[in-house]
Amino acid sequence: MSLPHAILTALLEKPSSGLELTRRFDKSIGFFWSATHQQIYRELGKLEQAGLIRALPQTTPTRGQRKEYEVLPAGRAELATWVAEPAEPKEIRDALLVRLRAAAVVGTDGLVDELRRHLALHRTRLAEYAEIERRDFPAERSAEENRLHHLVLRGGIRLETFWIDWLTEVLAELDT
Amino acid sequence: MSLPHAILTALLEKPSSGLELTRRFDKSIGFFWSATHQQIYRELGKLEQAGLIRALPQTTPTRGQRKEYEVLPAGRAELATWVAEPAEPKEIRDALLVRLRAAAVVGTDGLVDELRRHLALHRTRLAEYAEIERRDFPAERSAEENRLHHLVLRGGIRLETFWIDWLTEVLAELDT
DNA sequence: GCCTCCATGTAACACGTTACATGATTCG
DNA sequence: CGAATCATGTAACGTGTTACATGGAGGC
Repeated sequence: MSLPHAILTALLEKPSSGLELTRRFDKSIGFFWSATHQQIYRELGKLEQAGLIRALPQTTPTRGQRKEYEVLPAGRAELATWVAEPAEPKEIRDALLVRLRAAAVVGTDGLVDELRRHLALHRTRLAEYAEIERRDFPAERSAEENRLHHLVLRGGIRLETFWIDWLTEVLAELDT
Repeated sequence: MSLPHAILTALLEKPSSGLELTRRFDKSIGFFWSATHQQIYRELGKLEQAGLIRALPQTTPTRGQRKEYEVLPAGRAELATWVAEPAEPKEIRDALLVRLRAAAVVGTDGLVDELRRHLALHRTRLAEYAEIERRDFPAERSAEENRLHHLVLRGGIRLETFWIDWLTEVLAELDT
């Protein structure tokens, strides 16, 4: 149940319409929980139904018209509850690891190129994160909110670093 | 489309019934692509329909009776194709990162305990992997198949290490 | 006979993905 | 006016999750 809570978070940061949310997702929260506009509209509908958000009155409600939402107190409370709620870390679920297992049975033909391609993609992504870090979190200490945002970004950086290290290890071993 | 291919891999390693597959998933491939028995039965049905696997003739087909499957040549070919197929690495999608972003807005109440709990879980999981590594991959070099299995396990180890490192960083920073 | 376990399966739902439809606005 | 773009939405499908149903085999 992360998507509705990701949306609540984004709406608390700034009330928005569905399409705006989609755009903002693409360059911030979406790095860690992506969503298409269809998913977002669907969830906005449910959240409104549930009384956690509401459409701002001044925005016209007809089709094709912007409809801006804001979070209601019940929504903020729900989000605060969710943040502290125990939840098991989800299992690893990655196609590349499965593919390597499969290659152990049917052979590694064509796999090395694919691994190299992934390695390049992860390096690019890591460079993007590093750029964001340099731009948004330059100096020593900052406000509480910024520190948390920085830690999330650090998570992304460490995760991409993991992929790069592992893929490098695999490629080195397969070359032997 | 990883589940059918994970099943093909497991069946190539050893023809099995649905429940056997479920059990084997729980302690090998399932570390990287978990599946419940319902998913597995559903996929076995589709794979049989598609002519990629077949039920072994000697196993009785009535309800409540074991039904053992083996991979047909078409299935092996499909798996070999899939291994080399280009596929984008899936986006990061992790609730804990989202929760940290949410905490930046609604506060970190109760979050630290949850982070500590996750840290402990990842340490346990890492210890399990380390144990498997010690048991199954002790010596110098081994057969091609074993090397690949070892690399997959190394991936799991590195990934758990990533979580431990990042959670440690977050907890240190939140304590400040 | 009854209970438990093994084994296969059905049903319903939640979530994510893809393709497409429709209305409003802007700009040439 | 026509085309492109902004914005919201419908529909259909694939995959994953949860709860439950059915049948066979072995032990008390």
